[in-house]
Amino acid sequence: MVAWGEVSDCWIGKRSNGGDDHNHIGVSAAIKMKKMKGRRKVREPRFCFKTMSDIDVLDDGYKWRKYGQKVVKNTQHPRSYYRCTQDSCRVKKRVERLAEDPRMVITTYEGRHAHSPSNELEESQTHSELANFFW
DNA sequence: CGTATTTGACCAGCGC
DNA sequence: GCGCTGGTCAAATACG
Repeated sequence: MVAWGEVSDCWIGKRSNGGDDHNHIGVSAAIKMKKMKGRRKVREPRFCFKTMSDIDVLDDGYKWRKYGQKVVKNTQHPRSYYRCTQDSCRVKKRVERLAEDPRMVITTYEGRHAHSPSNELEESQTHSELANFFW
């Protein structure tokens, strides 16, 4: 259904190239999260997937609830913040639209799912072997 | 009625 | 020392 296979590129954690615009993004986020709850100081793996989709809400098999929207200075478009509405799934998803490519969105997954992606999407299964390495 | 969604305000670390 | 950005949460609202 969704074009999950259109992943142009993916990287883990923050990039230190120092050439892109979105580099310090999440810097304060990690710190904030640490001090905010006082726990969970562990650095959760951040998976950024650049997906070429017209829709920002890519159903990966989970349900997401928008908990905030903020516009970034480097971006002319607002960023959307989603949270997993699952039972024991506190995974967070960050969706940012590219200014140069409005049809392209960067989906950043933070944290790991507490349950299996028992989705009905068979295509995910195909990528499972690949994604399994990261997930 | 319940849930999801929306907007605004607040807070805190980092930079200058 | 002050300002700025980014992120989260809260409350209110809308829709199913």
